[in-house]
Amino acid sequence: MQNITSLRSTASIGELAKATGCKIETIRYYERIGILPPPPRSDGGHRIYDRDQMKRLNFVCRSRSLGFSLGQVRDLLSLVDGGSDSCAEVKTITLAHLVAVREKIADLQRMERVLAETAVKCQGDDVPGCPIVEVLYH
Amino acid sequence: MQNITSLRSTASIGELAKATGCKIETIRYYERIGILPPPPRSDGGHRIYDRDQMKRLNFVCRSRSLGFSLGQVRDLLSLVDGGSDSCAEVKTITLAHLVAVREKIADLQRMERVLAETAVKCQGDDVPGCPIVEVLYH
DNA sequence: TGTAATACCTTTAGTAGCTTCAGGTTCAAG
DNA sequence: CTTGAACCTGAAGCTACTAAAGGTATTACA
Repeated sequence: MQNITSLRSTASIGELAKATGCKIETIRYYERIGILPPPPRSDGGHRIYDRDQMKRLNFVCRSRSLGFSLGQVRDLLSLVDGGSDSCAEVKTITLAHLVAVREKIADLQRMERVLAETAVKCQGDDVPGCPIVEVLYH
Repeated sequence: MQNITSLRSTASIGELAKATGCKIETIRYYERIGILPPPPRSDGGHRIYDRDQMKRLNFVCRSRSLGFSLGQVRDLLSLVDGGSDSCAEVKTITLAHLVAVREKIADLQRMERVLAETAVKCQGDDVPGCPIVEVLYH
C-alpha cells in the first residue's frame, strides 16, 4: 500500500478513510446524505476519490471535530463552493457555533460541580441512605 | 387546579409533568421503555400517579439533568430498588459518569479554543481566503 | 344537565449522526 | 487461479426524545 499523497492521485475509500481518520461507513453516509458528491467508480463499482474529494472530506471531518452540525457543515460547504465573498457568513456561523459550545461547556460544568460535590459526600460503604441517591431524589 | 402535594395524593399525567418539569410525552416514553412502571388508570383510561411514582420520576429527571444516560438511570434505579447496600455501586456509576463529563468538557474546551482563535483572525470582509475556511481545510 | 374546551389516549413516524448487519461482489497478492 | 481482504448495497438499530394524526375522557361553566 502506497501513500496516496505520493505516487497516485486517486484513492480507494479505505485509503481515504485512513488519510482522513473518517470511517468508511461514515464516508458512504456523507455521500448518501449529499455532503459529499458521488465519486466516479471503477469497472467493478468501487469508489475512486481524487484530491478534491479528499480535501472536501477533510473539511467535513475537521468541521465535525470542531462540533459543527452536519447542517452547518452543509452551509459552510455551500459558502466555500459559492465564491470568495462569503467570509462574513462563515464568521457568523462560526460565532453562533462558538456561543453554543460555550453554553454546552457551562451546562457540563454545572453537572460536573454537582456530581463532584455529591460524590465526595458518599463513603461508598453499606450505610443506608446514600447521599448521591438523596441528591437524585432532591 | 389544586396543588397535588396538598389535598390529593394522586395526580394526572399533566399535573405530574408540571410538578417535575418533565414533558407529558417524555413521561409516557419512560413508561414505554420500562423506566417507569405503568400506573393504574381511571375508568376512562387516564393514568393516575401516586407519590411514589412522582418521587421516581423526580429521580429520573434529576439524574438526566445531571447527564446520566437512561441506561445509567436504569442501573441506578435498580440499585435503589434493590436495597440499601448499594452505595458503593452508586458511587462507582457516579464517578464513571463524572470522568465522562470531564472528558466532554475538555473536548468542548478544545473546540472553543480553536473556534475563538480562528474567529478573531477573520475580518469578516470580502477579502478572499477566509482564515476560518483555511483552518477547516487544515 | 348539556356542551364546549381542555386534557388525555394510542400509534406511527421523524430527528441527528452515525453504526452494524447480512449477504453478496471485486480486487490484489502469491 | 485461488484466496483473503476490501469493497458493495440496503435495511435496521442506536439514544432520547418530539411531533403529528385522529380519537376519547374529563371538567368547567351555563
